[in-house]
Amino acid sequence: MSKAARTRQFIIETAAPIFNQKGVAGTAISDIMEATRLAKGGLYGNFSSKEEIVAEVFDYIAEQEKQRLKAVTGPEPTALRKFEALFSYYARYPLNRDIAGGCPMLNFGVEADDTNPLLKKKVQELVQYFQDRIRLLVLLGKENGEFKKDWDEDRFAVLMFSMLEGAIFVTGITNNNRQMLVVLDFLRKEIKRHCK
Amino acid sequence: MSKAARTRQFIIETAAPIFNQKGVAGTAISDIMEATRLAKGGLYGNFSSKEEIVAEVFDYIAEQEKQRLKAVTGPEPTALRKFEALFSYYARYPLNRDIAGGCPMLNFGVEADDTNPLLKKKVQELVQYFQDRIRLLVLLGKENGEFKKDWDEDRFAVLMFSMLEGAIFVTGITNNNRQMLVVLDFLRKEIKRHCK
DNA sequence: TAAAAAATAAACCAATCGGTCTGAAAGATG
DNA sequence: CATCTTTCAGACCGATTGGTTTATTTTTTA
Repeated sequence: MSKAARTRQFIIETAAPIFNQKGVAGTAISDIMEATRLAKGGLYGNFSSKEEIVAEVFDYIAEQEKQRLKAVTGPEPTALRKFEALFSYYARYPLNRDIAGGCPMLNFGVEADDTNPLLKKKVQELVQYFQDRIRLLVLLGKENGEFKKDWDEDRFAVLMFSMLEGAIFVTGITNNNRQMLVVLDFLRKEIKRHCK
Repeated sequence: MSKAARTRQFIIETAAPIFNQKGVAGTAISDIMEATRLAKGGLYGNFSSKEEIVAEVFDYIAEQEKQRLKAVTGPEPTALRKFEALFSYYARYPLNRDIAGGCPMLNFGVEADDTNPLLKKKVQELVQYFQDRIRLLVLLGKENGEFKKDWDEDRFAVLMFSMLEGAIFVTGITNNNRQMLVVLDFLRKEIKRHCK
């Protein structure tokens, strides 16, 4: 890996929490300069524009999110255990996050909604990825006999995702996770209703 | 009402959809000047800072939201009918909104989360107001015999609010309301489970 | 209707913005 | 280690930013 490639990655990783907390419009190039201790030449020598930094930062964050999801659910032997691992993870959200600033789908998605079509599409793809993971967990459980065969995995994925994002939003606004715990409890019961 | 008061209100109402769509950091004073066709003197003669405009705009939006909620549920004779009116409203979200840009709680809340404590508090209060309205609907239905006495109105308010915000988020990102309809259907069923 | 008061336009300010370009410093090569 | 190449620093650019002040216009008052 060349020096430039290492610097490029360092910039992306350093900028990620800043963009996630302050937003794209609220983060200036000078903020990145400060955090990285690089001058403009260093930033623009690696990226052609602020917009390119944002896109690369989001890709990096998205990959982190995916790896995190895998790490949380992967080792568990059953679908039910995987769900439970996921709920344990969300019970401590956002304190246990790798990248500060809460949920990047919410942060980047809400900001990009009316202003940045490219970024909006990236967020959409990450949302889709998450919903697919939920759906696959239900399918896994149906296949190995944990869940009833008539459980609608599409609907559950939509519901669970909506509930979690809504609860993440309220958690951020209120600075406490009480409502997240209510939502997680409800999800546990909902899953139980579909267990054999 | 004085000329200045009329201008002040005009500025607030004109700026509301702009801030709701582009965000606070993404909206410049020059954007407001353009939309209102006023010069800076007109803006700063009425407000001491951009921040004051934002706060007043959010207060205005919050009041609109409250009035809308009242208008949607008010005329209905039963709690069940009130819920159904609300669901019909959300089924067409955000096409039927008075102020463009989607849900202001999401938009302003996500942006203010790490950056603007005063605005964050205002969002929190609006969230609280909405959850209280949901809670009161459940209570109303329990009082007049529509719903079972053991239905936990606190939990339902949390769940319903989270689901709606999550679904609003996904609706915005995907530009379609399919998932909102799934969520609404689920909420209808959930309410039915608690009907006498 | 004229004069006073209020409201807004426009000029001004310093700072910051994203981006460009030249040159110095650092890294890579043999 | 000297030389060449790459990488980044820092000066520069025009535009824009939020805010201030003076000038002009509009509204209000009697």
